[in-house]
Amino acid sequence: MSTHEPEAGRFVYKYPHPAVASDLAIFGLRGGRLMILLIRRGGEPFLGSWALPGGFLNPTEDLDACARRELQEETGLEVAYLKQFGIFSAPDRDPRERVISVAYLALVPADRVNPEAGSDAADVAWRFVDDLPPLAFDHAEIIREATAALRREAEGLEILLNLMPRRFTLSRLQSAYEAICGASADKRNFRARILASGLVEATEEMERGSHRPAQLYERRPKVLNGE
Amino acid sequence: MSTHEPEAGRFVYKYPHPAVASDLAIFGLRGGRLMILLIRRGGEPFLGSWALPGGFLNPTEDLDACARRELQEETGLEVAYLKQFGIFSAPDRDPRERVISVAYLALVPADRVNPEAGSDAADVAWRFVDDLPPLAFDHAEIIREATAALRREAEGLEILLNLMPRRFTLSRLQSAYEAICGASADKRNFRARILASGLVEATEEMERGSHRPAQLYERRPKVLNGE
DNA sequence: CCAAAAGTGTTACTCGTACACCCATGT
DNA sequence: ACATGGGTGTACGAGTAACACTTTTGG
Repeated sequence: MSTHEPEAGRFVYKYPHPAVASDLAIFGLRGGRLMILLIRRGGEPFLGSWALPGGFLNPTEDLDACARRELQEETGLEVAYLKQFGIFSAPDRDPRERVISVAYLALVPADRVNPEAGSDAADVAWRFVDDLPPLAFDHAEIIREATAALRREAEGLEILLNLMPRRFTLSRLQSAYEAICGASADKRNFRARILASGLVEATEEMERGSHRPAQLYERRPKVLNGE
Repeated sequence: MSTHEPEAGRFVYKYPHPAVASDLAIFGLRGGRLMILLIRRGGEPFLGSWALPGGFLNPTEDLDACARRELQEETGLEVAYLKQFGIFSAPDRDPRERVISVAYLALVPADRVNPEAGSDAADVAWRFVDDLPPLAFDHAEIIREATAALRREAEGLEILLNLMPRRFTLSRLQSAYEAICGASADKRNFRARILASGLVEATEEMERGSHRPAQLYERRPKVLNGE
């Protein structure tokens, strides 16, 4: 449950201190639907329940580092985006002791959506965001807020690129937008908007299937000034 | 420095726990300039330095409650707006022990800008945001981020109402906008925009001075649906 | 030839912005 | 009378939203 040196030191304080942890809402896409990565808890409380990956803050790292480390340890995923979006501090949200949770939003590109890699946890699985199992602690609430934060950001389009594989069609991008925002968008307007934004550029490659081939695009590297 | 029961209990944990505190960036307006409330520290470290008001989280309250309580204890102010905007968690930001700071943005209406009321701290004072003294800890950084957050929100106008007295002229409101966003706005456009927003309504009252009397407006009570 | 998804332009409307003069009061 | 801020309307451009048909491939 924690990665501190396990030789059970005793840490004494004059006033009560909460434990501080980061929890990760890691989103990805599969089949055009929004998914979130859950782990099955291997210890009490909530043994066997699904929960967000996360863990306690180490003494030498800040919260961003903690989130990155937990991400690595529990899922082995490389994420394209990681940002703190909320804090959950109800005094009794963890029955063991007081735990303040700093919640992070993470996005995984669709071509590296295979978690098992470096997995610490007993069990890791992608679940549809709109069909979740019962969750440990207040993690259902955290996911609601994470989804809302993601939706808010998706309006700006840029964040969606973090859910795309290296090369992608504009249809895939639009489908990501629709999966996240709920609403369906007009194809022509969407394409015009994303092209006008300068965030992507066309490659020479085409994607083929049993339909007309589609232009593949990729994220344009960030430019700092001009052009 | 802390408001916990002072009978020095000993709190023992298996792993190191940080202290958790909330710090408050409390903004107000005076003479059309943006000010922030600072306290002078009455203890080590940084004895005598200016700092943001704030204090440690109690075991039975969540972070919002902690921020509200510290606000009351240290300044006695009633605020019209209080919202968490960031977390500061560098491992060495406090020389005594590790402290995670959850930072809040607070706004005080221009007619209750008198802090001394219920003051806990040795000294409390409003300072211009663009002319600050040296500050304790990483509070200069916290203020930079608070100001940026405030500016971002001020674009939407609504938050500005929290800096206004109960009744105010549109010129005052515009001047607040300009103080926060730096840019100067066109009077006609600003008025059209704020009126179109439906956030305010005209009262029967006028403000008088050595110039043409100005219509006083007040915040329109929130309506939930429709007209 | 059918199914499936790709691709493409124009028009109407809304919103933001630029811009300059007269008005009512206090001194 | 003059100084001080209050108050007002319009025209242009940019960006957003609505709208339907043709194209290319695989099976």
